[in-house]
Amino acid sequence: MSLAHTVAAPSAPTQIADAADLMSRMGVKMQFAKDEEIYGQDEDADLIYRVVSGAVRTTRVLSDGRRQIGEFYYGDEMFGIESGPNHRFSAEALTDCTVLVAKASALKAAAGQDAYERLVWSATNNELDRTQAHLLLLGRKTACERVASFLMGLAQRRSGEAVTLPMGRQDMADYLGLTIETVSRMLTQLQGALVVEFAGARQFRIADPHALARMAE
Amino acid sequence: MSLAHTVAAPSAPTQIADAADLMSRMGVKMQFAKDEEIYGQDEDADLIYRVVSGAVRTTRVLSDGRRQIGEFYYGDEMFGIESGPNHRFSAEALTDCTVLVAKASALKAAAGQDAYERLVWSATNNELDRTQAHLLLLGRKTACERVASFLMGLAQRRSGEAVTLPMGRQDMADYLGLTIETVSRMLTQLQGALVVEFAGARQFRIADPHALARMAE
DNA sequence: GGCGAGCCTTGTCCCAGATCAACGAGGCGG
DNA sequence: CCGCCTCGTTGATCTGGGACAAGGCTCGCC
Repeated sequence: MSLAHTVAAPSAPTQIADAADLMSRMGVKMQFAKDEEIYGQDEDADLIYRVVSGAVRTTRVLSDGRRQIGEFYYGDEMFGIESGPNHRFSAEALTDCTVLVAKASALKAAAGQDAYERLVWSATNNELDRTQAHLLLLGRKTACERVASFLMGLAQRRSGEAVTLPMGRQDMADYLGLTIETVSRMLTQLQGALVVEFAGARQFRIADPHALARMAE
Repeated sequence: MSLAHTVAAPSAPTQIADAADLMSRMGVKMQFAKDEEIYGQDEDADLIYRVVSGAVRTTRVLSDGRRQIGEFYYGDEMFGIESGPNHRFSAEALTDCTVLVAKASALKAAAGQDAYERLVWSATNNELDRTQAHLLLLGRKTACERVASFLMGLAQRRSGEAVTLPMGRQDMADYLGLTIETVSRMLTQLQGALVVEFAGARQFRIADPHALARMAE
Protein backbone atom coordinates (compact mmCIF):
# COMPACT_ATOMS: atom_id res chain seq x y z
CA MET A 1 0.00 0.00 0.00
CA SER A 2 1.12 3.58 -0.54
CA LEU A 3 0.36 6.99 0.84
CA ALA A 4 -1.42 9.15 -1.71
CA HIS A 5 -1.54 12.41 0.13
CA THR A 6 -2.34 13.78 3.53
CA VAL A 7 -5.08 16.28 4.23
CA ALA A 8 -4.07 18.84 6.80
CA ALA A 9 -5.85 18.60 10.14
CA PRO A 10 -8.01 21.57 11.12
CA SER A 11 -6.20 23.92 13.42
CA ALA A 12 -8.64 23.88 16.34
CA PRO A 13 -11.07 21.36 17.84
CA THR A 14 -14.12 23.28 16.68
CA GLN A 15 -17.47 21.60 16.15
CA ILE A 16 -17.82 20.31 12.65
CA ALA A 17 -21.48 20.01 11.86
CA ASP A 18 -21.36 17.53 9.06
CA ALA A 19 -20.34 14.20 10.51
CA ALA A 20 -19.84 12.65 7.11
CA ASP A 21 -17.34 15.35 6.36
CA LEU A 22 -15.10 14.63 9.33
CA MET A 23 -13.18 11.82 7.73
CA SER A 24 -12.29 13.75 4.63
CA ARG A 25 -10.82 16.56 6.71
CA MET A 26 -8.93 14.37 9.12
CA GLY A 27 -8.15 11.29 7.12
CA VAL A 28 -5.17 10.12 5.20
CA LYS A 29 -5.84 8.71 1.75
CA MET A 30 -4.34 5.31 1.18
CA GLN A 31 -4.28 3.05 -1.85
CA PHE A 32 -4.61 -0.70 -1.68
CA ALA A 33 -4.17 -3.21 -4.45
CA LYS A 34 -6.78 -5.91 -5.03
CA ASP A 35 -6.61 -8.56 -2.29
CA GLU A 36 -4.23 -6.53 -0.19
CA GLU A 37 -4.92 -6.64 3.52
CA ILE A 38 -6.11 -3.38 5.07
CA TYR A 39 -6.11 -4.69 8.60
CA GLY A 40 -5.91 -8.13 10.14
CA GLN A 41 -8.11 -10.01 12.53
CA ASP A 42 -7.17 -9.32 16.16
CA GLU A 43 -5.14 -6.25 15.26
CA ASP A 44 -5.64 -3.07 17.25
CA ALA A 45 -8.69 -1.16 16.18
CA ASP A 46 -7.63 2.43 16.73
CA LEU A 47 -8.13 3.50 13.15
CA ILE A 48 -11.36 3.98 11.30
CA TYR A 49 -11.80 3.78 7.56
CA ARG A 50 -13.94 5.03 4.73
CA VAL A 51 -14.06 3.76 1.18
CA VAL A 52 -13.35 6.49 -1.34
CA SER A 53 -13.24 4.39 -4.48
CA GLY A 54 -13.29 0.68 -5.17
CA ALA A 55 -14.67 -1.79 -2.65
CA VAL A 56 -13.63 -3.64 0.49
CA ARG A 57 -14.59 -6.92 2.14
CA THR A 58 -14.28 -8.00 5.76
CA THR A 59 -13.60 -11.67 6.43
CA ARG A 60 -13.15 -14.12 9.20
CA VAL A 61 -11.49 -17.49 8.73
CA LEU A 62 -11.88 -20.69 10.74
CA SER A 63 -8.75 -22.64 11.62
CA ASP A 64 -9.27 -25.08 8.75
CA GLY A 65 -9.65 -22.38 6.13
CA ARG A 66 -13.42 -22.02 5.84
CA ARG A 67 -14.04 -18.35 5.25
CA GLN A 68 -16.99 -16.11 6.00
CA ILE A 69 -17.31 -12.66 4.52
CA GLY A 70 -18.92 -10.27 6.99
CA GLU A 71 -19.77 -7.43 4.68
CA PHE A 72 -18.86 -5.65 1.48
CA TYR A 73 -18.26 -1.90 1.61
CA TYR A 74 -18.62 0.40 -1.34
CA GLY A 75 -18.12 4.09 -2.00
CA ASP A 76 -18.41 6.40 1.02
CA GLU A 77 -19.18 3.65 3.51
CA MET A 78 -17.28 3.45 6.75
CA PHE A 79 -15.77 0.30 8.15
CA GLY A 80 -13.34 -0.92 10.78
CA ILE A 81 -15.15 0.57 13.77
CA GLU A 82 -15.13 -1.93 16.60
CA SER A 83 -16.52 -2.08 20.08
CA GLY A 84 -13.58 -3.87 21.60
CA PRO A 85 -9.90 -2.93 21.39
CA ASN A 86 -9.25 -5.09 18.33
CA HIS A 87 -10.79 -6.13 15.03
CA ARG A 88 -12.94 -9.21 14.95
CA PHE A 89 -12.75 -9.47 11.18
CA SER A 90 -9.93 -8.66 8.83
CA ALA A 91 -10.44 -6.29 5.91
CA GLU A 92 -9.10 -6.66 2.39
CA ALA A 93 -9.33 -4.70 -0.81
CA LEU A 94 -11.96 -6.32 -2.99
CA THR A 95 -10.68 -4.31 -5.93
CA ASP A 96 -7.87 -1.81 -6.22
CA CYS A 97 -9.15 0.93 -4.01
CA THR A 98 -8.62 4.19 -2.20
CA VAL A 99 -9.49 4.41 1.45
CA LEU A 100 -9.58 7.28 3.91
CA VAL A 101 -7.95 6.37 7.20
CA ALA A 102 -8.15 8.36 10.42
CA LYS A 103 -7.05 7.74 13.95
CA ALA A 104 -10.14 7.46 16.15
CA SER A 105 -8.67 9.45 19.01
CA ALA A 106 -7.50 12.21 16.69
CA LEU A 107 -10.88 12.43 15.05
CA LYS A 108 -12.53 12.72 18.39
CA ALA A 109 -10.17 15.43 19.58
CA ALA A 110 -10.40 17.46 16.41
CA ALA A 111 -14.09 17.13 15.72
CA GLY A 112 -15.53 17.21 19.17
CA GLN A 113 -17.10 14.49 21.21
CA ASP A 114 -20.53 15.04 19.74
CA ALA A 115 -19.75 14.95 16.08
CA TYR A 116 -17.46 12.01 16.59
CA GLU A 117 -20.11 10.07 18.43
CA ARG A 118 -22.74 10.75 15.81
CA LEU A 119 -20.40 9.47 13.18
CA VAL A 120 -19.48 6.30 15.00
CA TRP A 121 -23.00 5.67 16.17
CA SER A 122 -24.56 5.83 12.74
CA ALA A 123 -21.86 3.59 11.30
CA THR A 124 -22.31 1.03 14.06
CA ASN A 125 -26.05 1.01 13.69
CA ASN A 126 -25.85 0.58 10.00
CA GLU A 127 -23.45 -2.28 10.58
CA LEU A 128 -25.79 -3.97 13.02
CA ASP A 129 -28.71 -3.61 10.63
CA ARG A 130 -26.89 -5.25 7.80
CA THR A 131 -25.46 -7.98 10.01
CA GLN A 132 -28.91 -8.89 11.25
CA ALA A 133 -30.29 -9.12 7.74
CA HIS A 134 -27.29 -11.24 6.82
CA LEU A 135 -27.99 -13.47 9.82
CA LEU A 136 -31.49 -14.25 8.62
CA LEU A 137 -30.17 -14.97 5.17
CA LEU A 138 -27.59 -17.45 6.44
CA GLY A 139 -29.84 -19.07 9.00
CA ARG A 140 -33.01 -19.65 7.07
CA LYS A 141 -32.81 -18.94 3.38
CA THR A 142 -32.27 -21.42 0.56
CA ALA A 143 -29.42 -21.09 -1.92
CA CYS A 144 -31.68 -19.54 -4.50
CA GLU A 145 -33.14 -17.04 -2.05
CA ARG A 146 -29.67 -16.07 -0.88
CA VAL A 147 -28.45 -15.31 -4.36
CA ALA A 148 -31.65 -13.45 -5.22
CA SER A 149 -31.40 -11.38 -2.01
CA PHE A 150 -27.80 -10.59 -2.79
CA LEU A 151 -28.52 -9.32 -6.28
CA MET A 152 -31.44 -7.27 -4.96
CA GLY A 153 -29.23 -5.70 -2.35
CA LEU A 154 -26.57 -4.82 -4.86
CA ALA A 155 -28.93 -3.34 -7.37
CA GLN A 156 -30.91 -1.45 -4.71
CA ARG A 157 -33.32 0.77 -6.58
CA ARG A 158 -31.80 0.90 -10.04
CA SER A 159 -33.99 -1.85 -11.45
CA GLY A 160 -33.47 -1.20 -15.13
CA GLU A 161 -29.80 -0.33 -15.25
CA ALA A 162 -26.84 -2.59 -15.67
CA VAL A 163 -24.88 -3.30 -12.49
CA THR A 164 -21.31 -4.52 -12.26
CA LEU A 165 -20.39 -7.12 -9.67
CA PRO A 166 -17.21 -5.91 -7.99
CA MET A 167 -16.46 -9.39 -6.64
CA GLY A 168 -15.86 -12.83 -8.07
CA ARG A 169 -17.91 -15.97 -7.45
CA GLN A 170 -15.76 -17.10 -4.53
CA ASP A 171 -16.42 -13.89 -2.62
CA MET A 172 -20.15 -14.15 -3.27
CA ALA A 173 -20.09 -17.75 -2.09
CA ASP A 174 -18.23 -16.88 1.10
CA TYR A 175 -20.67 -14.08 1.80
CA LEU A 176 -23.70 -16.27 1.18
CA GLY A 177 -22.45 -19.37 2.98
CA LEU A 178 -22.43 -21.40 -0.24
CA THR A 179 -19.90 -22.78 -2.72
CA ILE A 180 -18.93 -21.16 -6.02
CA GLU A 181 -20.61 -23.97 -7.92
CA THR A 182 -23.92 -23.42 -6.20
CA VAL A 183 -23.75 -19.67 -6.72
CA SER A 184 -23.04 -20.22 -10.37
CA ARG A 185 -25.93 -22.66 -10.74
CA MET A 186 -28.38 -20.33 -9.04
CA LEU A 187 -27.33 -17.48 -11.29
CA THR A 188 -27.89 -19.68 -14.32
CA GLN A 189 -31.27 -20.63 -12.91
CA LEU A 190 -32.29 -17.01 -12.36
CA GLN A 191 -31.28 -16.24 -15.91
CA GLY A 192 -33.26 -19.20 -17.18
CA ALA A 193 -36.30 -17.86 -15.33
CA LEU A 194 -35.77 -14.52 -17.11
CA VAL A 195 -35.45 -12.73 -13.78
CA VAL A 196 -31.97 -11.37 -14.36
CA GLU A 197 -29.89 -11.00 -17.48
CA PHE A 198 -26.13 -11.33 -17.55
CA ALA A 199 -23.70 -9.85 -20.01
CA GLY A 200 -20.50 -11.64 -19.10
CA ALA A 201 -19.91 -12.93 -15.59
CA ARG A 202 -19.75 -9.54 -13.91
CA GLN A 203 -22.43 -7.46 -15.53
CA PHE A 204 -26.13 -7.90 -14.95
CA ARG A 205 -29.50 -6.24 -15.19
CA ILE A 206 -32.65 -7.07 -13.29
CA ALA A 207 -35.23 -8.02 -15.87
CA ASP A 208 -38.10 -8.72 -13.49
CA PRO A 209 -37.78 -6.88 -10.16
CA HIS A 210 -40.99 -8.27 -8.72
CA ALA A 211 -40.09 -11.85 -9.45
CA LEU A 212 -36.64 -11.26 -7.94
CA ALA A 213 -38.15 -9.75 -4.81
CA ARG A 214 -40.47 -12.73 -4.51
CA MET A 215 -37.59 -15.16 -4.88
CA ALA A 216 -35.53 -13.31 -2.26
CA GLU A 217 -38.36 -14.00 0.21
CA MET B 1 -48.56 -9.06 31.03
CA SER B 2 -48.96 -7.21 34.29
CA LEU B 3 -47.37 -4.30 36.05
CA ALA B 4 -45.47 -5.44 39.12
CA HIS B 5 -44.50 -2.10 40.58
CA THR B 6 -43.07 1.20 39.48
CA VAL B 7 -39.81 2.63 40.74
CA ALA B 8 -40.01 6.37 41.26
CA ALA B 9 -37.97 8.47 38.88
CA PRO B 10 -35.17 10.53 40.44
CA SER B 11 -36.22 14.10 41.08
CA ALA B 12 -33.58 15.88 39.02
CA PRO B 13 -31.60 15.13 35.86
CA THR B 14 -28.31 14.75 37.73
CA GLN B 15 -25.48 12.65 36.34
CA ILE B 16 -25.72 9.08 37.46
CA ALA B 17 -22.29 7.58 37.25
CA ASP B 18 -23.18 3.94 37.05
CA ALA B 19 -24.74 3.31 33.66
CA ALA B 20 -25.84 -0.18 34.57
CA ASP B 21 -27.81 1.32 37.40
CA LEU B 22 -29.85 3.69 35.26
CA MET B 23 -32.44 1.21 34.22
CA SER B 24 -33.24 0.07 37.72
CA ARG B 25 -33.88 3.64 38.81
CA MET B 26 -35.92 4.64 35.83
CA GLY B 27 -37.52 1.42 34.72
CA VAL B 28 -40.88 -0.15 35.27
CA LYS B 29 -40.85 -3.80 36.19
CA MET B 30 -43.07 -5.95 34.05
CA GLN B 31 -43.87 -9.63 34.14
CA PHE B 32 -44.32 -11.78 31.07
CA ALA B 33 -45.55 -15.33 30.85
CA LYS B 34 -43.62 -17.90 28.82
CA ASP B 35 -44.05 -17.27 25.07
CA GLU B 36 -45.76 -13.95 25.62
CA GLU B 37 -44.72 -11.25 23.17
CA ILE B 38 -42.74 -8.37 24.66
CA TYR B 39 -42.66 -6.36 21.47
CA GLY B 40 -43.41 -7.16 17.87
CA GLN B 41 -41.44 -6.83 14.70
CA ASP B 42 -41.82 -3.39 13.10
CA GLU B 43 -43.28 -1.87 16.27
CA ASP B 44 -41.94 1.46 17.49
CA ALA B 45 -38.68 1.12 19.33
CA ASP B 46 -38.91 3.89 21.90
CA LEU B 47 -38.57 1.60 24.89
CA ILE B 48 -35.50 -0.20 26.07
CA TYR B 49 -35.49 -3.34 28.15
CA ARG B 50 -33.40 -5.28 30.65
CA VAL B 51 -33.92 -8.84 31.82
CA VAL B 52 -34.29 -9.06 35.59
CA SER B 53 -35.14 -12.73 35.87
CA GLY B 54 -35.95 -15.45 33.41
CA ALA B 55 -34.88 -15.21 29.78
CA VAL B 56 -35.94 -13.64 26.49
CA ARG B 57 -35.51 -14.46 22.82
CA THR B 58 -35.66 -12.21 19.77
CA THR B 59 -37.02 -13.69 16.56
CA ARG B 60 -37.68 -12.88 12.98
CA VAL B 61 -40.02 -14.88 10.81
CA LEU B 62 -40.09 -15.27 7.03
CA SER B 63 -43.43 -15.09 5.27
CA ASP B 64 -43.73 -18.87 5.06
CA GLY B 65 -43.07 -19.43 8.75
CA ARG B 66 -39.37 -20.19 8.84
CA ARG B 67 -38.06 -18.65 12.01
CA GLN B 68 -34.66 -17.33 13.00
CA ILE B 69 -33.79 -16.53 16.58
CA GLY B 70 -31.49 -13.53 16.78
CA GLU B 71 -30.32 -13.83 20.33
CA PHE B 72 -31.15 -15.11 23.79
CA TYR B 73 -30.97 -12.68 26.69
CA TYR B 74 -30.44 -13.71 30.28
CA GLY B 75 -30.22 -11.95 33.63
CA ASP B 76 -29.17 -8.27 33.53
CA GLU B 77 -28.73 -8.13 29.79
CA MET B 78 -30.31 -5.31 27.84
CA PHE B 79 -32.28 -5.75 24.66
CA GLY B 80 -34.63 -3.91 22.36
CA ILE B 81 -32.26 -1.07 21.49
CA GLU B 82 -32.51 -0.33 17.81
CA SER B 83 -30.84 2.03 15.40
CA GLY B 84 -33.91 2.78 13.39
CA PRO B 85 -37.31 3.91 14.62
CA ASN B 86 -38.72 0.37 14.86
CA HIS B 87 -37.77 -3.13 15.91
CA ARG B 88 -36.35 -5.43 13.32
CA PHE B 89 -36.93 -8.51 15.46
CA SER B 90 -39.74 -9.30 17.82
CA ALA B 91 -39.05 -10.29 21.42
CA GLU B 92 -40.78 -13.00 23.43
CA ALA B 93 -40.48 -14.39 26.91
CA LEU B 94 -38.44 -17.59 26.71
CA THR B 95 -39.56 -18.46 30.23
CA ASP B 96 -41.82 -16.65 32.65
CA CYS B 97 -39.81 -13.56 33.31
CA THR B 98 -39.47 -10.12 34.79
CA VAL B 99 -38.20 -7.31 32.63
CA LEU B 100 -37.28 -3.71 33.37
CA VAL B 101 -38.74 -1.34 30.82
CA ALA B 102 -37.81 2.31 30.40
CA LYS B 103 -38.65 4.94 27.85
CA ALA B 104 -35.51 5.86 25.97
CA SER B 105 -36.22 9.58 25.93
CA ALA B 106 -37.04 9.62 29.65
CA LEU B 107 -33.85 7.76 30.48
CA LYS B 108 -31.84 10.22 28.48
CA ALA B 109 -33.46 13.20 30.12
CA ALA B 110 -33.13 11.86 33.63
CA ALA B 111 -29.70 10.38 33.43
CA GLY B 112 -27.92 12.85 31.23
CA GLN B 113 -26.73 12.51 27.69
CA ASP B 114 -23.42 11.00 28.68
CA ALA B 115 -24.59 8.23 30.93
CA TYR B 116 -27.36 7.37 28.52
CA GLU B 117 -25.02 7.15 25.61
CA ARG B 118 -22.57 4.95 27.47
CA LEU B 119 -25.39 2.59 28.31
CA VAL B 120 -26.76 2.37 24.81
CA TRP B 121 -23.34 2.21 23.25
CA SER B 122 -22.14 -0.70 25.30
CA ALA B 123 -25.37 -2.60 24.70
CA THR B 124 -25.18 -2.01 20.96
CA ASN B 125 -21.58 -3.08 20.79
CA ASN B 126 -22.24 -6.19 22.74
CA GLU B 127 -25.10 -6.93 20.38
CA LEU B 128 -22.91 -6.48 17.33
CA ASP B 129 -20.25 -8.74 18.78
CA ARG B 130 -22.64 -11.54 19.40
CA THR B 131 -24.37 -11.11 16.06
CA GLN B 132 -21.06 -11.37 14.24
CA ALA B 133 -20.12 -14.55 16.07
CA HIS B 134 -23.56 -15.90 15.28
CA LEU B 135 -23.04 -15.00 11.64
CA LEU B 136 -19.90 -17.11 11.40
CA LEU B 137 -21.68 -19.98 13.09
CA LEU B 138 -24.56 -19.91 10.61
CA GLY B 139 -22.43 -19.30 7.56
CA ARG B 140 -19.66 -21.79 7.96
CA LYS B 141 -20.07 -24.24 10.82
CA THR B 142 -21.36 -27.81 10.66
CA ALA B 143 -24.33 -28.98 12.72
CA CYS B 144 -22.06 -30.55 15.29
CA GLU B 145 -19.89 -27.45 15.60
CA ARG B 146 -22.97 -25.28 15.99
CA VAL B 147 -24.33 -27.31 18.84
CA ALA B 148 -20.94 -27.51 20.52
CA SER B 149 -20.45 -23.74 20.19
CA PHE B 150 -23.87 -23.16 21.63
CA LEU B 151 -23.26 -25.28 24.70
CA MET B 152 -19.86 -23.64 25.20
CA GLY B 153 -21.43 -20.22 25.05
CA LEU B 154 -24.10 -21.12 27.54
CA ALA B 155 -21.73 -22.69 30.01
CA GLN B 156 -19.17 -19.88 29.64
CA ARG B 157 -16.52 -20.59 32.24
CA ARG B 158 -18.28 -22.86 34.67
CA SER B 159 -16.87 -26.03 33.19
CA GLY B 160 -17.63 -28.43 36.01
CA GLU B 161 -21.04 -27.24 37.13
CA ALA B 162 -24.44 -28.31 35.93
CA VAL B 163 -26.18 -25.85 33.60
CA THR B 164 -29.87 -25.67 32.87
CA LEU B 165 -31.06 -24.97 29.35
CA PRO B 166 -33.74 -22.30 29.56
CA MET B 167 -35.05 -23.15 26.08
CA GLY B 168 -36.46 -26.18 24.34
CA ARG B 169 -35.07 -27.95 21.31
CA GLN B 170 -37.11 -25.93 18.84
CA ASP B 171 -35.61 -22.68 20.09
CA MET B 172 -32.11 -24.10 19.92
CA ALA B 173 -32.78 -25.28 16.39
CA ASP B 174 -34.09 -21.88 15.29
CA TYR B 175 -31.09 -20.18 16.81
CA LEU B 176 -28.62 -22.56 15.16
CA GLY B 177 -30.30 -22.73 11.77
CA LEU B 178 -31.02 -26.45 12.15
CA THR B 179 -34.02 -28.71 12.83
CA ILE B 180 -34.94 -30.14 16.23
CA GLU B 181 -34.07 -33.63 15.06
CA THR B 182 -30.57 -32.62 14.06
CA VAL B 183 -30.03 -30.77 17.34
CA SER B 184 -31.19 -33.82 19.25
CA ARG B 185 -28.91 -36.12 17.28
CA MET B 186 -25.89 -33.89 17.81
CA LEU B 187 -26.56 -33.76 21.52
CA THR B 188 -26.73 -37.55 21.63
CA GLN B 189 -23.50 -37.68 19.68
CA LEU B 190 -21.73 -35.32 22.07
CA GLN B 191 -22.89 -37.43 24.96
CA GLY B 192 -21.69 -40.58 23.24
CA ALA B 193 -18.27 -38.96 22.84
CA LEU B 194 -18.28 -38.27 26.61
CA VAL B 195 -17.90 -34.55 25.97
CA VAL B 196 -21.09 -33.50 27.74
CA GLU B 197 -23.35 -35.28 30.18
CA PHE B 198 -27.09 -34.80 30.32
CA ALA B 199 -29.41 -35.37 33.25
CA GLY B 200 -32.80 -35.06 31.61
CA ALA B 201 -33.30 -32.96 28.50
CA ARG B 202 -32.59 -29.62 30.12
CA GLN B 203 -29.71 -30.19 32.50
CA PHE B 204 -26.14 -30.72 31.39
CA ARG B 205 -22.55 -30.61 32.50
CA ILE B 206 -19.44 -30.24 30.37
CA ALA B 207 -17.38 -33.35 30.96
CA ASP B 208 -14.48 -32.47 28.66
CA PRO B 209 -14.12 -28.73 28.07
CA HIS B 210 -11.11 -29.07 25.79
CA ALA B 211 -12.82 -31.57 23.54
CA LEU B 212 -15.89 -29.36 23.41
CA ALA B 213 -13.82 -26.31 22.51
CA ARG B 214 -12.12 -28.31 19.77
CA MET B 215 -15.46 -29.44 18.38
CA ALA B 216 -16.81 -25.89 18.44
CA GLU B 217 -13.95 -24.93 16.07
C1' DG C 1 -3.47 -13.44 -33.29
C1' DG C 2 -2.17 -17.30 -30.48
C1' DC C 3 -1.64 -19.04 -25.98
C1' DG C 4 -1.81 -19.48 -21.18
C1' DA C 5 -3.95 -18.67 -16.69
C1' DG C 6 -7.58 -17.65 -14.12
C1' DC C 7 -12.36 -17.74 -13.63
C1' DC C 8 -16.75 -19.50 -14.53
C1' DT C 9 -19.98 -23.07 -15.83
C1' DT C 10 -21.71 -27.66 -16.18
C1' DG C 11 -22.03 -32.60 -15.18
C1' DT C 12 -21.88 -36.48 -11.88
C1' DC C 13 -21.93 -38.37 -7.64
C1' DC C 14 -22.28 -38.14 -2.71
C1' DC C 15 -23.39 -36.81 1.92
C1' DA C 16 -24.96 -33.82 5.83
C1' DG C 17 -28.86 -32.55 7.32
C1' DA C 18 -34.02 -32.23 6.30
C1' DT C 19 -38.24 -34.62 6.23
C1' DC C 20 -41.46 -38.02 7.58
C1' DA C 21 -42.87 -41.25 10.97
C1' DA C 22 -43.01 -43.81 15.18
C1' DC C 23 -41.85 -44.29 19.70
C1' DG C 24 -40.44 -43.08 24.60
C1' DA C 25 -40.40 -40.23 28.81
C1' DG C 26 -41.46 -36.75 31.89
C1' DG C 27 -44.91 -33.89 33.95
C1' DC C 28 -49.42 -32.49 35.23
C1' DG C 29 -54.39 -32.73 36.10
C1' DG C 30 -57.84 -35.50 37.51
C1' DC D 1 -52.01 -43.68 40.44
C1' DC D 2 -53.43 -43.31 35.83
C1' DG D 3 -53.87 -41.34 31.45
C1' DC D 4 -52.84 -37.82 28.52
C1' DC D 5 -50.19 -34.38 26.37
C1' DT D 6 -46.13 -32.21 25.26
C1' DC D 7 -41.47 -32.58 24.25
C1' DG D 8 -37.55 -35.19 23.02
C1' DT D 9 -35.32 -39.16 20.78
C1' DT D 10 -34.56 -42.45 17.25
C1' DG D 11 -35.10 -44.63 12.77
C1' DA D 12 -35.77 -44.60 7.66
C1' DT D 13 -35.64 -42.18 3.63
C1' DC D 14 -35.03 -38.16 0.72
C1' DT D 15 -32.81 -34.09 -1.18
C1' DG D 16 -30.40 -29.59 -1.51
C1' DG D 17 -26.24 -28.32 -1.88
C1' DG D 18 -21.24 -29.86 -1.46
C1' DA D 19 -17.19 -32.22 -3.62
C1' DC D 20 -14.90 -33.58 -7.43
C1' DA D 21 -13.88 -33.37 -12.24
C1' DA D 22 -14.06 -31.76 -16.85
C1' DG D 23 -14.49 -28.46 -20.08
C1' DG D 24 -15.37 -23.38 -21.82
C1' DC D 25 -14.58 -18.16 -21.69
C1' DT D 26 -12.06 -14.05 -21.35
C1' DC D 27 -8.56 -11.34 -21.08
C1' DG D 28 -3.91 -10.08 -20.86
C1' DC D 29 0.59 -10.91 -22.65
C1' DC D 30 3.82 -12.26 -25.75
